[in-house]
Amino acid sequence: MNRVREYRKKQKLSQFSLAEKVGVARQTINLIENDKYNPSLNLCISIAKVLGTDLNTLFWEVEDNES
Amino acid sequence: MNRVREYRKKQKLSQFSLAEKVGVARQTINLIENDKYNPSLNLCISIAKVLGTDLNTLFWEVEDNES
DNA sequence: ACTTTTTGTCATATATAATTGACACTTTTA
DNA sequence: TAAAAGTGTCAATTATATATGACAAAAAGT
Repeated sequence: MNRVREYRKKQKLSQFSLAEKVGVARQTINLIENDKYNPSLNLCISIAKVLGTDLNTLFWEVEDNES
Repeated sequence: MNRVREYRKKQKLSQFSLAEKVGVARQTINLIENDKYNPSLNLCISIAKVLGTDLNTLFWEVEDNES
């Protein structure tokens, strides 16, 4: 699970307005938030910049090594 | 410019052996290293894991704000 | 010098990311 | 409570990521 929705809401953006700022279709944002597919790196970077964050924060799953 | 080549060499891997470990064609690694296209997020994550690093290190350009 | 490995690149084919338009349902706001 | 905005999803299309096979040239190893 990525954290796009969480950071989008922090910025008070709708899927539609985020899509506009990023320059993609609204459906693309929706699919990414719901982990329905595999976005391109450039798209991930654009989203991260618009949301004022970075790739690791949005897309890097920290595996917990606690037993 | 990404840092895949740099981290691949740190691990003493050829493009071919990295491609094998990641499970893609060698050409795909070559194209990524030479910034010829836009890989998918899942592929970036696989590469980062095989190279023992993370998304930001390999693919996040730090813009220098020094004047 | 020769051989083997590695890299860059081409051309063609396939899988899938991303677009567009639409509709139903939910949530917010007037 | 009605209108508007936001979300999930479907189907069809287009753009492009990735695969496969191949070849030349450079680099590394013997």
